[in-house]
Amino acid sequence: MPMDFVDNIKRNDYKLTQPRLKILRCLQNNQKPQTPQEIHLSCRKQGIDLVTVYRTLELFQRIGIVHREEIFRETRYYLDQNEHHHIACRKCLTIKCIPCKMEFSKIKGFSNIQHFLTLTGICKQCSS
Amino acid sequence: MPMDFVDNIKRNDYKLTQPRLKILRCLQNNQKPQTPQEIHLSCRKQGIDLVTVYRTLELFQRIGIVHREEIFRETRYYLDQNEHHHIACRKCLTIKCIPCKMEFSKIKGFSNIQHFLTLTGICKQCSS
DNA sequence: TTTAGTGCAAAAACTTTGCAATTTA
DNA sequence: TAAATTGCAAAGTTTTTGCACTAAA
Repeated sequence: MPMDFVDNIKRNDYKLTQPRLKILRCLQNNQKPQTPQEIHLSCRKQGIDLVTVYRTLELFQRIGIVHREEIFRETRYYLDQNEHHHIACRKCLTIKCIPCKMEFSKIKGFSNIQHFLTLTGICKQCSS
Repeated sequence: MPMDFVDNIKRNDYKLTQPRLKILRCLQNNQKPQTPQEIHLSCRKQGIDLVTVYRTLELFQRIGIVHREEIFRETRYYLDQNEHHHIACRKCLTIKCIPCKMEFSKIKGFSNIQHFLTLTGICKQCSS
């Protein structure tokens, strides 16, 4: 468990609870964006409720631990340790991580810019 | 009503119905991304049902007439005649259009790439 | 006239809220 | 031990589905 995330939670005066740690671990285990349902599926056997998943993801997003992204009409969350984006195949729906090297610091009239990029395409297997 | 959209509908063998034309007009009247509810509000007095709005937006997206974008947890749709993106202020939630000059043709292993970019920031008024 | 599209009602899916019980610091 | 967090139940939203009726080609 990278100290960064745990630190972030404490620094913001939130408690380091078992559900939060377990959900963090689920996100850690799969860097690709997951739906709340998928995350719940991974930790329900540990007694964690779907409502807690929702509340935790909302918190994590608010304090900057996870990013939220809509891919093919589904809301998905992922940890973003090393800044990256995702590209999803429009045929097989596979999602792949790609590094980010983008800069959006110069949009007139706006400061403090954040960007959320979703890419779709056709992957090699599906195009052959 | 630009011929492009009407043509697109016909070319795909869909019927050019009154509801479709009216919803197209709503999108035309406001280039900024709108929620299905907002669109419905603009055309309900013309007897158009929310369900029809949903079905029409789904169709329009499928044949490439509109784009769909999630901004601050709300799903929004917009016509994209001249390619552009949006930046939303995290304080006042105002949305502004900005032209797009991006290229994503060279991601390894994927072809036919489409990109969906959402930007957020703090607008001039809110930062002063 | 035939088939696609619509409105209405209802269902399904997703997300949020309220509150008593539990856990953290 | 006080305050935050959780699970459960229930409510609220959003989106989809079924079907008889209507409108487009």
